[in-house]
Amino acid sequence: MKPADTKQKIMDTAEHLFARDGYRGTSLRTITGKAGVNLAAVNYHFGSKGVLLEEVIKRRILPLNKVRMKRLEDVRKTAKEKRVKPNIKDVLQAFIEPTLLFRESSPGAKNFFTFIGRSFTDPDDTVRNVFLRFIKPVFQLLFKTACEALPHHTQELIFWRLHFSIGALLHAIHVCGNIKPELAGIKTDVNAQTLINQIIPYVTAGMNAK
Amino acid sequence: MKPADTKQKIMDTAEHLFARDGYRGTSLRTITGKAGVNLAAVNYHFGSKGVLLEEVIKRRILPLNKVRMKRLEDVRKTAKEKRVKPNIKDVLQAFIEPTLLFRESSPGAKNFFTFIGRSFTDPDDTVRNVFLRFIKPVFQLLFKTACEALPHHTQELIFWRLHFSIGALLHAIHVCGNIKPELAGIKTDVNAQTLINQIIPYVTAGMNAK
DNA sequence: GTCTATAGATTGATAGAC
DNA sequence: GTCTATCAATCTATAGAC
Repeated sequence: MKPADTKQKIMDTAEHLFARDGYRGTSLRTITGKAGVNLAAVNYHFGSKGVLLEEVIKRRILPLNKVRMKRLEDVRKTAKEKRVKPNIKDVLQAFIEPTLLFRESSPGAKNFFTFIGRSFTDPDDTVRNVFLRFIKPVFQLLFKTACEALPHHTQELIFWRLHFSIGALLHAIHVCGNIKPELAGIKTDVNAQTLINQIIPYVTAGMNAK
Repeated sequence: MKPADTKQKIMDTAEHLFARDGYRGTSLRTITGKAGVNLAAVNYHFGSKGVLLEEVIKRRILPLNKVRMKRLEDVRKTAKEKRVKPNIKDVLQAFIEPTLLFRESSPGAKNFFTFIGRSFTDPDDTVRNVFLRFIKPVFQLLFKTACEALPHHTQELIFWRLHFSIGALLHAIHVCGNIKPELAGIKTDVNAQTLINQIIPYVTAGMNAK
């Protein structure tokens, strides 16, 4: 096995186990055992468990953020050219659509999104802070663009409604990855486009309410 | 210290620490140390850490569920008497209002709700299963009543939109208990009634969309 | 780069004196 | 019921042979 393979194998396995059992709930022994590499390999390649976490997150979040930022900038640019305010549905879609499509792009990405579904409420400061650091610039642009789209709403109202929308999205990602049909007695295995079609009208109506 | 006091002190402290550090992130040593009781007291009074968790959850969730079930039944009863279908806003309010008011009823209840905010995505099966077991009957009645209120929507659509609404509520509870103004640059310390006033129009519009 | 071996700390749970 | 003491199992991280 080449060195590069070992590093990738560790990251892929860690991503899967962090999603399934949480960051604290996953030991380096479980990761290296499942990846088929030596226990000491993690500290050799990454230095510590915390750096491994950061690398696992950065690998997925940086390309995703690039797409989301571009989509949001495009919405602003198009509106500016047409001399109209951005449409709130387009704003929400620019954030939500790439997020859910990215999730479907590979099995590893799906694991990563299960992990994201937990990240905001993870009891471990390290986990929350890494995710917050990366989501911050995207949220700020989303907030700014939403304010431009809804100038008749107060900033506080928009702030709360964006958080409601993000909560709906996070919970949907979680329910999606852990289908529990017994909760309502309905089976709902679902692909990204179906979920997009379900959530966009919901959050658009919520943002526009009153 | 009376025996009853010891048991209560352990539960109160465990509730606080489970909310702050998660179930797995909290050791029996930390609980007993902070509670000022002996390490062996947990296993004497509860038998195991898992039973302590169950008791901490039951103490709050049983009375809360009683109120939510009654409110939902009242909405159905009133609608039946008037020979009209239930109003979806009343349905959502019957679920959300007691939840958020209960949170404000005591400092311990507030800790408990921070814990609830994490519960759905807790990596520990024990934690998720205990919460799921108790939320299940309430969700089923909520789902049934929402279907009566929105007969023109498919059950699958209502299922998803209820989950979006629960996601919005859970995320709001979390943001509420962990104000992070730096995320959007806005300070929003908020009481239960303000949050109720913010979330009810949002989820009502979302459920009604299209 | 990979391996074994282990240090050093922490965990849930229990035995037995008082 | 409360205490001390401890077991057996876990954990992250590292030292040093190959």
